[in-house]
Amino acid sequence: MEKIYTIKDIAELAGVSKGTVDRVLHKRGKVSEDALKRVNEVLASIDYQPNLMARSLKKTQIYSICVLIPDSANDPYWQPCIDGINEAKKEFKSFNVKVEIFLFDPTSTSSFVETNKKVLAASPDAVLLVPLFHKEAINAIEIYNSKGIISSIFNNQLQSNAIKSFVGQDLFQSGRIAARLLDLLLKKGTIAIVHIDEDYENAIHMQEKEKGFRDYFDTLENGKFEIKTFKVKHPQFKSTLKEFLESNPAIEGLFVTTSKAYQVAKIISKNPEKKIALVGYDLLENNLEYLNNKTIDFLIHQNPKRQAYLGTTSLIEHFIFEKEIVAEKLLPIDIVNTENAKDYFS
Amino acid sequence: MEKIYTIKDIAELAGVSKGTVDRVLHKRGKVSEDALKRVNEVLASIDYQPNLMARSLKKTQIYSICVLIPDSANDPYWQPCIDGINEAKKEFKSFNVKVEIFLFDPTSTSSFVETNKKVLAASPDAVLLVPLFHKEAINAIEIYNSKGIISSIFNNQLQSNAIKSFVGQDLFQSGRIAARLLDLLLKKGTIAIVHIDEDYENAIHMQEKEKGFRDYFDTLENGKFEIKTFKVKHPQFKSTLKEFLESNPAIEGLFVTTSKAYQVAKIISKNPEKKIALVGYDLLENNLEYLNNKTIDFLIHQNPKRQAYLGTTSLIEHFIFEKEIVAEKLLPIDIVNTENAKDYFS
DNA sequence: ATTTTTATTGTGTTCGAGCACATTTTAACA
DNA sequence: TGTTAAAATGTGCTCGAACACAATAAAAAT
Repeated sequence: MEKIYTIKDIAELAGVSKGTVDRVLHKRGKVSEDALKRVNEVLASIDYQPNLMARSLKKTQIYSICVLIPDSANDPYWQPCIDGINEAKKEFKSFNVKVEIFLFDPTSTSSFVETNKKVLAASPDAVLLVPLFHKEAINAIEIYNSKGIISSIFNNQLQSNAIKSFVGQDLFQSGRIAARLLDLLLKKGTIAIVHIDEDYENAIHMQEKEKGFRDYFDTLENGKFEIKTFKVKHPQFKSTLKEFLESNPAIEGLFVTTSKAYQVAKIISKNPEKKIALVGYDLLENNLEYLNNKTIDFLIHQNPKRQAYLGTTSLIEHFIFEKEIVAEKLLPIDIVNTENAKDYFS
Repeated sequence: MEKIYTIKDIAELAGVSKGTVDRVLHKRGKVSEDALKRVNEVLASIDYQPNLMARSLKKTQIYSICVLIPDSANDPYWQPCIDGINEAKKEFKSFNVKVEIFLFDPTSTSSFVETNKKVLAASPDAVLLVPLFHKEAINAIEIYNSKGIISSIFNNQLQSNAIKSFVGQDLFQSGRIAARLLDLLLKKGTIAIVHIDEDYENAIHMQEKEKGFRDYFDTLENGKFEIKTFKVKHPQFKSTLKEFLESNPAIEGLFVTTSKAYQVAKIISKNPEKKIALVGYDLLENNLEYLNNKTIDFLIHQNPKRQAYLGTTSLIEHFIFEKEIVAEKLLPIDIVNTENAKDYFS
């Protein structure tokens, strides 16, 4: 075990006082050339690691982080995020950080805007948010940036150089994973990509997933598969999907790009003599039900809990430990079947 | 933000000195009933969280943890463990912990015993080990226990109440996952469980995987599958497996219970006109090669890196933060195909 | 040469918990 | 009641970094 040096040690080695060492370390000036040189020589010859305990004990400043996420009352997908954030809070509760959660209605742009106003009024040191609404999110982030507030995002990617960090998944790759699964399940046939319930033009994630999915089959180049796309919004959902399936009897596999696979499962499970392969997203209770009765073959886990956890801890550790914030953290894309589903709830 | 109380605050609230509060908190006795009651009342009315910075700053004791793992020169499976341990070391480098890695030869019982002796001579506060050799591991752990050294294990389960913690996977469930994958791939047919290269009687993990695998098909109760078992040790491996496959032409799927699926892949890839479904374990380079050329359909990831990381951090955090060590931590069992394999290297 | 200004360097206190030691209070005994 | 022992309580220092402030040295101005 190599020796752990303190400021006092360095001071003695350099023949100066600890005050001078401190000034050198923090580049506060007021140090003679001679002393500067001597201290730097010592610093170069040893590996000085400041004692973070002592530092954070002395610093009484409390850092404030605000997290903006959709209210899980509107969509159960978001509940795990709260758990992840609370886990991060718990882990760092004895440090000088305050993490506050702000919920907004994911179906309402104005709710998102209003919540951002509230956050701004709290004037935090950093904001972590789910940028569901593209234009409004960019706008909010630029305001934060102008006030010196750090912005990180998760779940949805967004291009803006005012953003410090993104935590999420590679959605293109995620589409390829679904494609590979259906390739293995079916070997050949017709497959439909099903986009449910969200504004397709605004939802880049669905587009990316589709691109990845098609990319897999394009590079396969064996012509054994035919890929179709089907878009639908909720109200007319049931009847239109039925129609679509009836008019395309060749379809043997479905890839649902949102967390609404259970709605598709509900329909196709009514016709059990014709098993259609089904791959979807997210471990919602509804989805798990159909996974367990084998109507859904695979679910892809986007790990919202871990996304939120990592987004939060990377900000906390930036303030507490002066860790650098990584610009992009892509999480593994977990493949879930009946047997390993429960593993992902811990 | 609720107030953060210090010992001084509590002392003032209870009308005693901080020394008395300290004695109450640490149950050191020498406190009058009256004072004890007053302090406890204050403690009950507030949520006191000791400042861990201050605590660990004061405590100059350096805790020592030794980790015993197989040398990756003998088996590349173990390399990620070193990475995981080093990650833990890095994360906690500014705390008062010393983590030392001891390697042993996984093919040699005496190497394991000798390494344990070395560890014992280092008289650490805790030991984390991979209990490859059942009897010898139990023996070593009991000696550690008698000296007040905490023992945790990972990768292999072991029954002993001298063990504080196990990090690993549910191997039975892991077998079920493989079964479910082959069920989806094949729908029906004959499948063989292949045990390669290890002493079957001693290797509980292979037995557990087989049990889980068979359990899945037993509860399926549709009689669409026939399950066979094939055991082989390395030297005669190639010829005997060929023979086995030739004499069982009905076999359409293979489940390899160790990390040696690439050896099977090598053989069956020579007969490309008959695709045999293949599921194995672990993201070794050799395996990934055959996963990418689609000879292997799925690999199950045992996440050795994370096992080692969590085993190490749980001990570190026990000493630093007085966190309780959870007796059993089961990691998710990750399903890996061509498309998400690289995700699991971060 | 002496005072003033400025640059440089050193000292001492703080953060909160932990623990050794000093001091005070209470109990026990002669 | 006085003396001693035992129990209870309080005080003060330490850990390492940060920073305010005091002290010293060097340079500039008178």
